Formats: sequence, C-alpha cells, structure tokens
Amino acid sequence: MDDNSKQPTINDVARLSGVSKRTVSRVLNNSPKVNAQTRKTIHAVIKDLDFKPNRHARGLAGKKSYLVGMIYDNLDALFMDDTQRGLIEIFSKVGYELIIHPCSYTSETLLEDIHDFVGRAQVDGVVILPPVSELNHLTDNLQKTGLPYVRIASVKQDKIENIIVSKDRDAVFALTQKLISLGHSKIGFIAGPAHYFSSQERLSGFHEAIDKSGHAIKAEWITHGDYSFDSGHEAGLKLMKLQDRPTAIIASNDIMAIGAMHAVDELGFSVPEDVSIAGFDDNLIASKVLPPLTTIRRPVRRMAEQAAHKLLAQISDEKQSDAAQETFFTPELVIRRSTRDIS
Amino acid sequence: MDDNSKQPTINDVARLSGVSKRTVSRVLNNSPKVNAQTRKTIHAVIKDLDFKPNRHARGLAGKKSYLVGMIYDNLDALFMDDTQRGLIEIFSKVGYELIIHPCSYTSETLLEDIHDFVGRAQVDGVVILPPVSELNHLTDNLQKTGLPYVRIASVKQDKIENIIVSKDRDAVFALTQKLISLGHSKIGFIAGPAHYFSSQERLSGFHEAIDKSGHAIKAEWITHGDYSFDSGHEAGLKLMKLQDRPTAIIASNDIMAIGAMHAVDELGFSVPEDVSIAGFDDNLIASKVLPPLTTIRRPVRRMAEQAAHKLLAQISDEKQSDAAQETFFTPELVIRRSTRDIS
DNA sequence: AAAATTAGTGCCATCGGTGGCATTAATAGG
DNA sequence: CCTATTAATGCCACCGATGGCACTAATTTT
Repeated sequence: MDDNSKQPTINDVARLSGVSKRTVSRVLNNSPKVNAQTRKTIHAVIKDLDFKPNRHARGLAGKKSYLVGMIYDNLDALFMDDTQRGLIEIFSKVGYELIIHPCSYTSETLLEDIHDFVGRAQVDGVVILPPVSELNHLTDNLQKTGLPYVRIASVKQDKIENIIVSKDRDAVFALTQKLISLGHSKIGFIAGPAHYFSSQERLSGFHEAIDKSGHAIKAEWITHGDYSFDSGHEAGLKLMKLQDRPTAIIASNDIMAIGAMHAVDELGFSVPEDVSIAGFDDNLIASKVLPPLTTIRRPVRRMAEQAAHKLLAQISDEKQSDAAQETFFTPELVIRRSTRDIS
Repeated sequence: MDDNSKQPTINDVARLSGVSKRTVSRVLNNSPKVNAQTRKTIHAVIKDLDFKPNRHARGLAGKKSYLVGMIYDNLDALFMDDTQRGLIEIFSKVGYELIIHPCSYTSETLLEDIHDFVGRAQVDGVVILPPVSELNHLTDNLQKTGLPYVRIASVKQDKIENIIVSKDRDAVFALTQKLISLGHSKIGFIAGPAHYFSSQERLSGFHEAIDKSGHAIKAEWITHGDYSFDSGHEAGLKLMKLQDRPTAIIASNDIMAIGAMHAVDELGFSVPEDVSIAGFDDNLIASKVLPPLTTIRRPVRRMAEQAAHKLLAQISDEKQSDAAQETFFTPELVIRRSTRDIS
C-alpha cells in the first residue's frame, strides 16, 4: 500500500515541462536541436521526478541495449577485477552497464556458448580478455554477426579499433636485459602454455634479449608450465637439479615463479642468494612473498579504460575522438628482492 | 551486404510453426497450457531459426528485465570472483544476466550511487556482498522501492529470504579451540575494522573460545588492523615486541596474517617455531606462503549459489522450492604448517 | 443429452520510448 | 515586404514481446 506511484514515464516529464515527449526524448539523447531554455526546464523536471528512461522501451525503439559484455576465463582474479573496474569506470559514465560472462577457454562448446550469450544478453558489444581474446575464429564469428568487440591481448592480431595490446614481449626483453646487466648469463625460463600467444610473446622477448647479448642458452634451461603453481614448482625443481643450473629464472607468471621459489627452498637453496627469480603480472601475492618477487606490471586499469573507449567508439557512430586512442601498452619492470646482482 | 536477414522474431516462429505468436510466447514462458506436440514443433522452429526473444520487447511487455545486479566493494578479488561465478552459474540457467556494480563502502554518496544504479540498470534484484551488505539503511531503501535483494553477510541481520550468512564466529571459535588444544594459552588476535560486523563476529568467536577455556587474555594481545597487509604487519610487530608475547596469533584475514608473518620474520623469529599464525579466507595466497598458512575457508561458491536461488525465489512468484534453501554456512578449518603443537 | 468444465489457441491492446516527417516560428536574403 | 532557410517542436507509427479476454473443441458432470 505504500509504493503509491509507478515509475515516472517520459509522458510525465513531457506534461510537467509543457512539451511533447518527442522533445523530452531529444533531451535524453542530447540532440542538439533543442532550445537551451527548454532543455534546462526538462532537465529540472527529470531530476525532480527522479525519472530514469525505461531501458526496454529505449532498447526496443532505438535498437540499442546500452549493455556491454565482458568475456573472460580467468587465471588471475586480480587482472579480471582491475579490468572490470576499468571498464565500468568508463561505461557507467555514458549509461552503459556491464554484463560479465565467464567461460572456459578449453571448452568444446566455447564458440557456441559465447554465441548464445551475445544472443541472449543482446549486448551492444563485448570486451574479450586473454586468453579467450586470442581465438581468431571467435572474433571471425563476431565479425560475421556485426557485433562490435575489443580484445585485450599480447599481439596485435586484429584491426587497430578492435584491439588493445600489452607488449609482453618488450617487457620480458627488458627484464632479461636487466638480469644480464646484473651479471647473469645462465638464465632459465619457465614458459606458459605453448599455445597461448601471451606465452609465446614472453618467451620470444626472453630469446631476443639473450640473442642480443650473445650469451648461449642451453635448451634444458627452457621449461614449460601451465601457469599453475604446481607446474612452476615442478619446473623449479627440474631447473635447480640440473648439473649446470641457471643463476636466474624467469617465469611467465607470478604464480609459477612462486612455485619455483618453493622448489628452490625445498632443495635447500635460497632466493636470491643461489638463484634470482622473477615473475610476470605483479599479482597481489608477488609483493607479499619472501623475498618479494621481481616482476612485470601491466597497466591493466588503463588498458581496460582504453578498451572501453574503443568499444564505445564502435558502438556510437558519433566520433568521440576526445580520448586519443592508445593501442599499445608497455608493462613496467618492478624490481624487488628476489633478484640480485652477481657481477 | 552480408548480414542479409535480421534477427528472427516471434512472428517468424509463429508463422513457421503454424500457430499464433501468443502460443509461441506461451512456450517461451513455459506456460503449461500448450499442447505437447505444439510445444515440440515450436521448440524445433526456435532452434532452427536460432531465435532469441528480444529482451527489450520482453521487458517492456512483461515488466521484467531478466537482469540482476551484484553490488560489491571488494577487499578480496578471489571472494568476488568466486561469488560472481557462483551467481552466474545459477542465473544463466534461467535466462538472467548479471550486471556488476563496484562501489565504495566509504563513499559519502554510496546510497545515492546504488539508487542510481538500480534505477538506470533496471535490474530485477540485487545480491549484495560484504561489507556493503552490512548497511541496514541501504536495504531499508531497497525495501522501500520493493526491489528484491539478498545480502551475503556474517550476521543474520535480515529476514531469512534476504540473507545468506557465513558463520564466521563459529569458525573462529573452532580455530581458537584448536589452537588451545595444541597447547596455546597466550593467543593474540588481529581484528579487522571495528565497524564491520564480520570483524566483530570473528573477534567474538575468539573471545568465546577463550572464555570457555578459562584462560586469561591480556588486553594488549588484542589489536586492530584494517584488513590490509601493512596493518597486519604493524600489528605483528607490536605483538611480537611485547614483553609477554603470545605463542599464537589469529588474524581476521589472510592478508593481515601474512603481514604479521613478515613482521615475525623481520624480528628474527620464525613461524611456527616461535609463534603460530592463522588467518581467515583461504585466499589463494594462503597456501603459497612459507610456511603455508592455517586459515578458515568459507564455502563461497555454494553461498553464492544459494544467494542466487533466494533472489530468484523472490523475483519469480512461482515457488521453486526444489533447491532446499540453506541460510547458514559454516566455514571450515584449513590446518597448514603455520600453526604447531606446543603442548 | 444438456450443461459445465477444461485444454488449447488466437486477437488485439499495450508497455514506453525513438524515428520520420510535418509543422510552426524565427531569421535571413532579395 | 515577401519568400527561402533554419531552429524548435509536435504527431503518430512502430519496435517485439506479453496480458487479458474470447473463442472453439474436447471432456466431464449432472
């Protein structure tokens, strides 16, 4: 008996402002063709009534849902959380809501699953996080349906308007060079899943730096994990048991790096005295292990914000060239105590 | 020139099935009043056309958005991620999409912010995560507008249909008893922010167990942090520098526990030889520090799923009593190497 | 066998906005 | 001063579902 009145509609606003609803609609959509005074009045009434346009009516008439999706399969909740916040920061300012869709990269039915999602949710566009973002046949599908999308990835494997790239390769290159400059010449590497581009890029960055330095790298120093703690642990054991073992180890992500640190510890060695260890991600955990982990930090938040801008640019025909669009982002080195100078 | 055909509509389905669109609509909404054969035919056509009902038309006519919100201000991305997945698991099965709304617990404009959100997004209901879920004036507001909600919290501060509670108090009680049984009588506690109920509950559980044991606790053994690493670190220093220092420390969350571990290490003590340490959350990080942290794990995923069920029960009038509704969840102890027997 | 249900289906108004076009008022040009 | 142009606004159809009610045919009740 209490919620005496329904939500106000555009008609209520029109009546109280003394204009037609078409004019109110214009104000809602920032059409330029409205007298400044009229606009002001209408805004006042809208505020007064706490009027919020009905999203369904709007969507039905205007062919826009004001909904965007975020597709992810996450390894790293931190990365996801940061991205999520970055996206929302931008989208919410322009009246878009974010719908999230977790999925499984390895699922047989991934494409179908995502197809269903965009069909059901009727989003105006999607942002795709790695590693799902690396799937070209997925984006081909999206392109066919004409759905705007932006992928966040480690390689520019798409048109500029569709991608945000983190230069993982350059970052690992720099990290490797840094280790070399600290006197390390025998450096091990724990790569991620071989089919991930991110993984390949990080490994390439490593190789490039090594090649450039002229040092020789033994094949046995390169191992592969799957981004899990256990795989890092295992790789760490393997590397440290080698006859000719490396003096530094770079892991493709922090979790594996920490797994390797545990392995080092187990074998009675210590970090960084016996071996320097570095990771990738600057996961929350990285600064909280002992010794704190040297790692690489991507500007996740900024990348997400740019992704949002790029998606909006595709969705709304109006040029919003205000935010100069960046595409490439270079992660930064975070040097901590898990690496040391042995020169 | 390629996307030759628009999305199929309910009319297309009706035409191809040889029935009226009203009947198709009935099938979409599982109305019982449809002949089994007719239903089958229609389902086939729907599948064939890959027809997805237009969410806006549906929402406009049916007064439902098939959208639910998740409101959070997170401390712990893992908790958020798990909850998110648990919610989506249930919601997506019944055609609902999840819109997320990060916010700031401490913001002056939190209520306004959330009011705007539910107004704009036009969700059919919301799930509220702690600590925002502890704000009674927020839920009072929601109640006034009649918006269904479910809060996930540590205290049953609402009607049974509106809340999921994690019995943090019982869990800490059990943990404390466990430590006592290991011979500890001098136990320190690092509490969380004093105004969080979760914090208060955990502290109460501690006190109860101590009282029951008959041991005396010095006031100086109880310290307060803010759930951050640094505050845990600081509290750890303080406790370990005490003349009469505790032989075990329980922190209100893992991050503070790990901060305390670092403090212990810095002062030249070691865990668990000199002091046992335990946390709360079973954060990803907990098992990966050295020594691995004894902690408490909430059944986050299951709690989220139950929250989803409860929300759906409120939204759809139809009784979906299938999933017997649980309200209380008891976290479990996870004993690792950071605590030891000193008896 | 007539009347009353019940199951299954269809018709049409309706939800609350936006789009296209018409209209009016105001300003500029000849 | 009259016409052409532009600015501001209004009218009405329409988007694609669902809801209420009417209707027919089949089944049950009396």
